[in-house]
Amino acid sequence: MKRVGIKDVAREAGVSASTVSYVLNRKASQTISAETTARVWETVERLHYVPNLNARSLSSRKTNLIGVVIPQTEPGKEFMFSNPFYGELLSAIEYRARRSGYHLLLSGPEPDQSYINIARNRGVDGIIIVGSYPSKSLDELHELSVPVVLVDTYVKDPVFHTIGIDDRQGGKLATQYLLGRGHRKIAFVSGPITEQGVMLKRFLGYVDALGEAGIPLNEKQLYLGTVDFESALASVQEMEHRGNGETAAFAAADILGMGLIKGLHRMGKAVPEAMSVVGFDDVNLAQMADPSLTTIRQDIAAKGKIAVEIILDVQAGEEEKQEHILPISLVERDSVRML
Amino acid sequence: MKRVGIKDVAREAGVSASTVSYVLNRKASQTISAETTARVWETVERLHYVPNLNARSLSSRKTNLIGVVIPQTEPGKEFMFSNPFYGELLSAIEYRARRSGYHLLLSGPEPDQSYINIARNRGVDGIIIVGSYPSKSLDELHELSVPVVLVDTYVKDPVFHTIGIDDRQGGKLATQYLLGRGHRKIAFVSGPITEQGVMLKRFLGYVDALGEAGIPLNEKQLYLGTVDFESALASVQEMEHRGNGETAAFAAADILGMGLIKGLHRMGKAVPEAMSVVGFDDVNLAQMADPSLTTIRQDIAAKGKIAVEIILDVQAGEEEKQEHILPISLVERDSVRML
DNA sequence: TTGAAAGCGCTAACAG
DNA sequence: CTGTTAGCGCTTTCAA
Repeated sequence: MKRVGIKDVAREAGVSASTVSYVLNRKASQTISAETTARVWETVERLHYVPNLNARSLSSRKTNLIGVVIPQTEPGKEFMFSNPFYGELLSAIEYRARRSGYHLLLSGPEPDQSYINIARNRGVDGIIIVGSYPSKSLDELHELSVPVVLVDTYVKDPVFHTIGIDDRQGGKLATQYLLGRGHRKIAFVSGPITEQGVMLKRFLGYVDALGEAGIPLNEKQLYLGTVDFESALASVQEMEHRGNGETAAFAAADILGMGLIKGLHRMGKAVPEAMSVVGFDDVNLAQMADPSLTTIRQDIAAKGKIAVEIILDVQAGEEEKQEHILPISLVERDSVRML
Repeated sequence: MKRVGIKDVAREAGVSASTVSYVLNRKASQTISAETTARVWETVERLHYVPNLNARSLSSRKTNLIGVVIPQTEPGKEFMFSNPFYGELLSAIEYRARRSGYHLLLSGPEPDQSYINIARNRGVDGIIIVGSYPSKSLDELHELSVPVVLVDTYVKDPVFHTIGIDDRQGGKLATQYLLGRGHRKIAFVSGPITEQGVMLKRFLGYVDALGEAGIPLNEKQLYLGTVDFESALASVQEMEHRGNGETAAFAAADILGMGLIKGLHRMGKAVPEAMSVVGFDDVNLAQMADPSLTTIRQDIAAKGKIAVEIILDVQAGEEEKQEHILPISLVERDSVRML
């Protein structure tokens, strides 16, 4: 029952603790005789020795831990995954990390005590931050000496690594597609637009497309809520209320697109007959919708994978700051009709 | 840039390191003068001291870390959340844990090296295991001295805590509901049925209801795949192929129900007109479906919350093994029609 | 090629 | 009420 430690192994194998440590960590600089090595390994196996990573990190200052911060849709809301995008991203991160012997320390952002502490506290080897946050809290991360990877945010920073997509182009693509199908009154449905967030860019893409088509931006056609299903449901009510007569909507996240479809349906309006909808992200859900959702596809799995790999690169000694812009594309499904 | 440690605080405050430690951890047994306490706190703030939790756990043998193991739908598949149920559960766990100062160590099950190691390695204070696993790998956990909470599995064990629902009753409820609506040929669509898993119980509930209604179980009406959307899509094909003429289906997970709806729709068959569907879990998705899914509701958030609280209880000295069976109910929506 | 010894940063008896 | 003294389990110079 008592935990077996490196000393137990050492005693059993008739060597010193440091020798055991050496064979366990096999460095180029240290050489141990084949015979000793074999004997130590044999003992390790026999005793089912598992190193205590806490102790290890204490002395080696390396934890094999990656901190992941996922945003909450709304402050105080307990549900981290109201947008399935995060679940998919987290999966990808976990998978890649595990394959390299890293574990994930998961945390929602703490409202009061900023998440920098989880990093300092636990001494993670890297941090992946998803979404955009007040840049003040990001500033604190500068004091840290671990790599920070920002996913889906537009903060400009000389040291933080970033991964994203061309959200503006995506927004444009989506809107142009609708325009190309003859739609002129196009609603824009999104979560809050913040300075560094992706929603702003997607919105600008929408504006770009409209502008190029010579259509003036109608402020009344903007529906800004939160990024979750219920919010989109409410947007449908609001549309009805405002009575702009939109024939299409660009939902800046698939989950919002889902909400629109459902909300419209409840009012007896079918998609795409009564209104066309284009989403954004291509989460799994998009194919499940009925009608399935035409959307801007991004490679979520790649995002997660690269985030982890950046951290591994830095651990391996790479110095350079990395900036990745992943490709996007429009996938046509059944939620848009030709006007 | 250099990390400030407890000694720095001690020196600055003109006290010893242990005194600092005492004020930081304020135990009932230890008393420190108000004046010293104030001075130490002031110094802590001024120096932005953040304790190193690694070091702390090393000496206190408490990590404030909870290990969470989430199953993968299919071995080798990288996507942990093909079933949104897990995302919702994880959210709830994280939320509850954070509120008590615990962090989550997330891990998919390692195929080779069993997940017991992540526990031993990192010295987590408790482990939450979701889903059912070969009981051999669970056995290893007995060697651990930390509390283990099993969620959604039917292994009988004298020490592991468990949280679940009455899956059999749920299966029966769902099937009876269909029966009550005049359906006689009812398909059962689920993931793999394993000895300790929830699917078996849900299946037995289905069998119970059929039996009580005097309807013989038709093996041809069983569609067993994996618990994900694609699998349900395939089940629809298979139904068509087998030609049993089912008028309803009990999907043992909402995500499967979603797949059925979509698959049927693709064949030009509408739900509930051509076929009725009842799901299980009442994940968020169930309301998003079109038609929205009639399903067996369980309180996912409560499951996660209780899982964490069991661990907290044990930490607080509670000895007793806990077994929780949470209530379920049927929620009527739009995916079933009266025959 | 190996071992002794000095920590990593913190906690926890035990004295005083 | 506070400081001294040992560690927690491991890594890593430095010598041998």
